Amino acid sequence: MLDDTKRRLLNTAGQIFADKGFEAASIREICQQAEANIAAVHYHFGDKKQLYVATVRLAQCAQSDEIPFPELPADMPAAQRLRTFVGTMFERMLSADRPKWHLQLMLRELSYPTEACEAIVHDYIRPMADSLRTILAELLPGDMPEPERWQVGFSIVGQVLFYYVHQPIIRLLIGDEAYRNLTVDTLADHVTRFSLAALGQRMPQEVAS
Amino acid sequence: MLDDTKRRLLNTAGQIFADKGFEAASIREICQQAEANIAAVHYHFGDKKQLYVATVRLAQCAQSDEIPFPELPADMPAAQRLRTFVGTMFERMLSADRPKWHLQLMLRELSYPTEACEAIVHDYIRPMADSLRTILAELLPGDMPEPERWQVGFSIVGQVLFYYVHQPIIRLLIGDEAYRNLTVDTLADHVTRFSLAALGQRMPQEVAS
Amino acid sequence: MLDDTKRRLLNTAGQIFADKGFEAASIREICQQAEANIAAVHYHFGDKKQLYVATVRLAQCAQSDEIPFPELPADMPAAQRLRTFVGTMFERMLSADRPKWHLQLMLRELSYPTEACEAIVHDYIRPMADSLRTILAELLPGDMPEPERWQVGFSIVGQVLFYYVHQPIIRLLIGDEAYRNLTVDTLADHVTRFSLAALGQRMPQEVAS
Amino acid sequence: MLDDTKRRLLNTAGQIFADKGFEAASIREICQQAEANIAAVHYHFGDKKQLYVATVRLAQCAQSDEIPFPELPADMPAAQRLRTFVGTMFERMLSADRPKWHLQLMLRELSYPTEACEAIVHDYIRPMADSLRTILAELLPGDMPEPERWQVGFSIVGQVLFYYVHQPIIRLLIGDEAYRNLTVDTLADHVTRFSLAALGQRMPQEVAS
DNA sequence: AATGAATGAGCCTTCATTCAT
DNA sequence: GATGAATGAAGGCTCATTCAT
Repeated sequence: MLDDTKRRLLNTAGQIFADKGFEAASIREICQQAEANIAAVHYHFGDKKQLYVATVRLAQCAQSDEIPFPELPADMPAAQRLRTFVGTMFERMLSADRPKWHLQLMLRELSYPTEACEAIVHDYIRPMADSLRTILAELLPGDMPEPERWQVGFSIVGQVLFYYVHQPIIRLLIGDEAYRNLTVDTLADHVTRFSLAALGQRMPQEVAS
Repeated sequence: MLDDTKRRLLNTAGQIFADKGFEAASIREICQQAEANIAAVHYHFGDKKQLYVATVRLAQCAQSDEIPFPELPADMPAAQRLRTFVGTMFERMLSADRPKWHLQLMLRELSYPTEACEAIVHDYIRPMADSLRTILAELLPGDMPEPERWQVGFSIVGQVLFYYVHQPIIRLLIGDEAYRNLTVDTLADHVTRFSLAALGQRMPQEVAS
Repeated sequence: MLDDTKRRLLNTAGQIFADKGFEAASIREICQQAEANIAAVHYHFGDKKQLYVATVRLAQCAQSDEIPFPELPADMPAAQRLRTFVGTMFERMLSADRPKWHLQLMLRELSYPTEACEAIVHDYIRPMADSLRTILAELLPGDMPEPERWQVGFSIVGQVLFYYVHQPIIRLLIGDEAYRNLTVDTLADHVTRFSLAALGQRMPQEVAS
Repeated sequence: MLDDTKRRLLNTAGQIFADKGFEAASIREICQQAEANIAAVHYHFGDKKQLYVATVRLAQCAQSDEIPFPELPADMPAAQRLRTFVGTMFERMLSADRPKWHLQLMLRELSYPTEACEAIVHDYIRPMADSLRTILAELLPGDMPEPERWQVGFSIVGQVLFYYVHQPIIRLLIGDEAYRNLTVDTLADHVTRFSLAALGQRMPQEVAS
């Protein structure tokens, strides 16, 4: 019962924060849509800011829980692990059957960071980065200096995120119909193939769906 | 004299809008910082929204004017033209000797578009896209279907924009010192080499500065 | 305690609205005079307009409650009932021992109607009109057509209202001293006698107080 | 040319003032509708208030000029002169073929007087009152005291004004169709006949239209 | 534990007005 | 003689927050 209000508040707030940003969202609107009292936010969270941080934390947890990063067994070829990695990212970003605000809110935080950003980087981004770097360790020459290794990682992740962050542009550029044809697999295949080729590797045949 | 207020207002507003977004920016703050009267905004622009649109338009024009896209002569090898293209993008993004808010505001608009977005895409993005696609036409097999050509373009642009949009993450991941070492040329070289390799091309030696 | 603010707000607002009209009255002034917070108006009433409507409604209720129309028994001579009717109207208009803004506001609304007008006509004017028409039914020939019956009613009511609506002119025309001599009874007697004479009736002697 | 702006300003302002009242009317709106500069009002009239006074004065003059009070020859029977007097009042009030704001503004001023009111009473009302009192002098017993003479006058004028001031109520009470049937002549006949009867006089046959 | 009442600061906007040209 | 630019005060309203219960 009691938790219910709090959870409803969190979900509604998350959605609205993700949609409009921190400043443009209003506690009134959140409470109204969550069918909670105006004072409930301050009672449960103390503050608008603290409510915001809570939603970010929730988004972060849910994001990790619902589409957990698949185990990438060490004996799987690196190329295939990269494909899985990229595919999971797209899955998280574009899969429509979950509340979209989780990732939306996190990416907003990553572009225009508040104090909640560091936690995300530490708990969510850093593990992903490590995972990617482990994969790349097998694909890159051993003597490549650190900064360049990072840049290769950024080149891969940058390709993926572009499809999320700049959805509006893409839609306007290629048209709505073409946009709808972009499936998770198509995109994951493209990015993986592109990146592997850049690293002098071939796309593993059996993965290409 | 007279135009001065309007221009001061535009520049200050642009800066603040770029920094905080439309909602979080307040007319009061803008006017105060621009040393203008509160009513001046409504006199010159009619509206907070219209002021915002005006700043976006200004950003867009200034952006194009100050670092114009270099002529890319048809007889220049495509690989080199790509390097120039990527270099110009990084230049526009990271060069410190101009007001930073121009691009900042445009990219904010592109991530969280309002009505001003379409104009940007039409006047600014579309020409860049055309330019890139012309270059790619020489680097890609002639029978590659349209959607894939777009994806290659997105893969290149995505790499570049990542360094701007997700600056905060990069800083947190690699540390401030390493971040400072990332120069325009380093990055442009990397992205170009990565992309050319992905397309089965070599980096033109004489271009790497 | 709690209701107190709302009531204080209503009374103060009513007074000021009656005095200056809707547009010229300012929420700030109302709140200041009612010793309430500016936001209280929007909390309790939602809107300046809605506050206005609420005051009109209050005026209307209070007006009817405090000086209720006297029972006019069917066996009382029509002439005497007319005298009572006219007397009550004057009483309501000129009696000084109640908040004057009730009628003032209603008449303002009736001269320059907003959306609140219809309610007044329905709940306040119409019953009075019916009452008067019942009286006239006995004083007028049975075959007099409807429009003319209305006009007779308007002739009576018009005489009464003139003393309220055009107080300023009357004062200027006859002087302040003569104005002060106009009592409720004097006026009611005159209007009743004038109207009865117009209808070929005599003033009932025993009524003239 | 020059006068043109001033005149346009006066007419537009008069219309708007009459419609909304002094406070609710805005200089901006007036200037815009009069196609004049915002500063024109202050240039030509100095002040919003002074502009208002000017419109009132204009209304007053125009009102007298356009439907001048007919000469009431001393040898015309008093009853007929009364009919003419009442008819002229109705004419001025209801005749549709002239700018309606003249009377509208004056009556607004008379109900809710500002400083412009006294002038109206002095220049416009007082002569009318004198005219009416001259007529009544012949119809009333010579020994009737002053206050009562005034009251008879008010009874007549009150009947007439009721149809103007409380148009909205009348419309709501008797319906739009019945309202449209109320012509100047019908009303003037009724009021005159009613009042004459009240004074023990007959309606002059040849006047009843 | 939870909420309706109340607060004051701030929002964007519009006002009548003045100034410099 | 006439006007576009600029001003400060005030407008209605919404904000996040706190209080008293």
